Amino acid sequence: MKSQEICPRFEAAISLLGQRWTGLIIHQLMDEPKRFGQLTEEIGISGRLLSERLKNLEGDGLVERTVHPETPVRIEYSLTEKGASLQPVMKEIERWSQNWIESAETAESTP
Amino acid sequence: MKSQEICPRFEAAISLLGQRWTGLIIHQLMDEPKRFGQLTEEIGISGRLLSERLKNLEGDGLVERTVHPETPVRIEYSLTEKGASLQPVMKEIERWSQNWIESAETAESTP
DNA sequence: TATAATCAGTTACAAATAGTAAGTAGATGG
DNA sequence: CCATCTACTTACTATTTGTAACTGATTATA
Repeated sequence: MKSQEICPRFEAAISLLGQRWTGLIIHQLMDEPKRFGQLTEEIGISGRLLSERLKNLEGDGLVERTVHPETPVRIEYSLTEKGASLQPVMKEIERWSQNWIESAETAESTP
Repeated sequence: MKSQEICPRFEAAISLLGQRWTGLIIHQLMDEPKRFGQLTEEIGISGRLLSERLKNLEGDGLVERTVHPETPVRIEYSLTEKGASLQPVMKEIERWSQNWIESAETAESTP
């Protein structure tokens, strides 16, 4: 009668991806490095949260921050190997969403 | 200079999976139907939130609720076809976590 | 020399969501 | 009548998110 335990690695992965914005940030960095302002615009996240998430992702070794000392300063965020290796996960989510999410489900404001 | 827009279907999928507990609940229902109490124990989620999440997942058509009028009543939650079709996503997350999450990262309380 | 603009954040505070613990309802069993 | 079981609710607190204004370094414009 023992309860089926969840693999701690899987749990750790889910607690990464199961946090708001994190999946989208990784997805947007999948193809090319991006800048802070670019990410806020594309994702629609506030600076406060993007900053927080990027710090966490850096801490987890998924994202790398590169400073280009031009004028004005240009800072690029890119995926590390660990981050890039999430591509198959992203691709499967994409595939699933194409097959199972209806366009109606994506609508939000039609007053 | 147009900003790369995110596919609304993908966004919808991420907003499902990118919510706390949702991924774990789906994962735990992948192999077999489960009861409310079983899920709370296995996942470590409170009754309040499990109840809320299950309702949302039912509303999204991912989970089905079946009442067995025995005594005491037995209620089982199972994945619909839509929910079950997330298996490849779950498998990829599992694979990634096996390759990239270190056992140290899963530790939490070592005072 | 002011004034404004750009980028990458930070800060302060209100609103929404999550967590905790106790309570409810319906059906038995003693 | 009281206790037990399962599947939830409710009331309340704590944490997380969202919003909007602000900082600081550097340079362009009036």
